[in-house]
Amino acid sequence: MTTIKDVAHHAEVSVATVSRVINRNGYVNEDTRKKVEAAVEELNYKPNSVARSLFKKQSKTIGIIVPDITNPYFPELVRGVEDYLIKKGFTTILCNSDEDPEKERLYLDVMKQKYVDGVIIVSNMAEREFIDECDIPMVALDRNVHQEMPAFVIDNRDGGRVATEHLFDVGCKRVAHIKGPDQVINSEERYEGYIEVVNGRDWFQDSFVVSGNFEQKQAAQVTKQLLNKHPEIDGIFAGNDAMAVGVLKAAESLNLKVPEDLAIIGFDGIDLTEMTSPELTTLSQPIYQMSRDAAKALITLIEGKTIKQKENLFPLQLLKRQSTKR
Amino acid sequence: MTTIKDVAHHAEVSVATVSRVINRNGYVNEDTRKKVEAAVEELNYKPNSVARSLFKKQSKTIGIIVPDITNPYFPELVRGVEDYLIKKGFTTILCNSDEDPEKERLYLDVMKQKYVDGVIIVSNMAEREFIDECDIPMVALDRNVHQEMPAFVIDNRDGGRVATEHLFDVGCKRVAHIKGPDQVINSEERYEGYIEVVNGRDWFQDSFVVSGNFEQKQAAQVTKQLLNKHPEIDGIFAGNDAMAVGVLKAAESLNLKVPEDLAIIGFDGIDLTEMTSPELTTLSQPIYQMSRDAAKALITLIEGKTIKQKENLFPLQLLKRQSTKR
DNA sequence: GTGAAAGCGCTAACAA
DNA sequence: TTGTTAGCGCTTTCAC
Repeated sequence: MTTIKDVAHHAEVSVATVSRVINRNGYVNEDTRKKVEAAVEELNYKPNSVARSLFKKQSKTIGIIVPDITNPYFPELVRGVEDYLIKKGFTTILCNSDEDPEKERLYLDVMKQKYVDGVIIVSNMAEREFIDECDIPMVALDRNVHQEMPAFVIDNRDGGRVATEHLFDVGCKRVAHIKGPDQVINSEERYEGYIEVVNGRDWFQDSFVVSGNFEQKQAAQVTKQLLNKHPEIDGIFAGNDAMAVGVLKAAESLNLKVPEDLAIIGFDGIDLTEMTSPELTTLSQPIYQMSRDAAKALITLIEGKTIKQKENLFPLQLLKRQSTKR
Repeated sequence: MTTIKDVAHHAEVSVATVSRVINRNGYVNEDTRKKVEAAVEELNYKPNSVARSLFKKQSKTIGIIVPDITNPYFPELVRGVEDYLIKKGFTTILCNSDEDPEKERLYLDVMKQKYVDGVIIVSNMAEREFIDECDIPMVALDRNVHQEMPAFVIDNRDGGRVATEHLFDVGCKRVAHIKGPDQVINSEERYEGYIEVVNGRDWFQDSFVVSGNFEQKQAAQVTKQLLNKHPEIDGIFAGNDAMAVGVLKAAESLNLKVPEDLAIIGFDGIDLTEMTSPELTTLSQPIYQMSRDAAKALITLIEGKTIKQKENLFPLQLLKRQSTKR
């Protein structure tokens, strides 16, 4: 590895001068600049960013903590962040938390030690106190972490409402809900949106809601039980797309026609929803944009500016497809 | 941020002693060790890994370069790597190359500057010369990069053969192939496996092979054309699972029954294949294991040992599902 | 305009 | 067993 010293020798100047030209700051004579640039070129010199980090106390690296990159909702999120940041000269460290506060803590510690410049976090468990003590620029994505942290999210509750209403709009009479995991705030909010719509209807009872854990398989299982108990159900709002697929599978195995016998709507708008048949109606999030904006905000924070707009709500789009066409 | 100096003051010893206890090397008296540990505890001291990196010339960070994390094949790969490495104290930088050698180069440069300890790369474009000059421990995953680099892969050619044969086994008479992108070596090899089986059969001609670019939509399109041209086709081997879904969609829109009129087999074994209906037969790769082993090998390399076994072949598993059940 | 030198936080000789 | 110190590669005062 060639160092700044090598370049200095080669160009017959001091390291200070070399530093000045590569950072384009401070005065440097045109001629010496050219000499230095030539040396840089010739030796194929690349400044060592570790040394730089040590001095500057920043690393041009950010961390992103997601529950699980294997969950199809997250890759696009991560990609949006990475794409934006690489252009700005930042590199992205990926962390899978499995929704485990312990792991989040661990990762955050590691990142701090590495002088990570900022982190983007998808979490709703993170303890306020710990986050604060981290003292690192941070933005929340997909879920609010706490009031003061800029967040890039959609209105889950509204989404839940819209999804449920859509099912009634296409003629459903009895609409059930497969809820996501209880500890994820988003599931809770989507559920509340559903409740807002169905509450007070004479047929509604708690047993129209079952929990599916955001996974296809379990959703299929609980859906079967649900439909056995309440054969009158003719519409299901699944808390996310993966579960919507599970519902579809369940319908199939019970010989129910979708959408004729059972209409289905998912949530998130991942690609998967176009892969099934019938294709799934879903509420689509502008995932790429959200993550891009989150990354942008993080940079702002890193630059020492502040972000007044704490909660940034993005619009959901109702993608009407075959699973609710009737 | 508290530094080693602070701890030293607090414990009334020298920084060298502190360094010794936190690194558990060199002699240190039991009592002073306790004093130091108490100070560390009290000040909540975490060693600054940037300073450490600068001295040690290694960063406890590795990079992983994949074409696109958004492609459902890669998240699991990345997860396997990340899971293993975090346990070993390494942190993972994610890079999306979009199969672009220019980007690969850029990322590799950045990583070198950051003293990344090693990289795992999914690529077949990387220029040998450039890789060599990188002088960084590297292993290849999913595709061979060059002879000397340890690679963790499956036998694509064999897979192509097995997939094609399976279609004939279930009674297909005319089997076509939707090939992946030409520049990806894996597509090429899977194609060769297919050719091995069909070559020489009287009905076979080049027009039984079309290119689908690993994407669902395009695969659906070319499949329609293919089936219009050759309505006699009763089995299709798709170069990956996403394209198999596309084929399924195409079959549907042409009112062909799967598997009765058209049997379909995919490749890779991503979760997606269980989401469709009928569920897709596919050749499943042990993705998680492969990536884990690749990570393990990278660590070995980083530790300065060498890996004799250059090409590490993993077994494919034929998952027989509804799309070929007849 | 340019260079000498201090220092970022840590490790590892080398002395004591 | 412990401390002193040089140095990892870079940036930035502060003199000249």
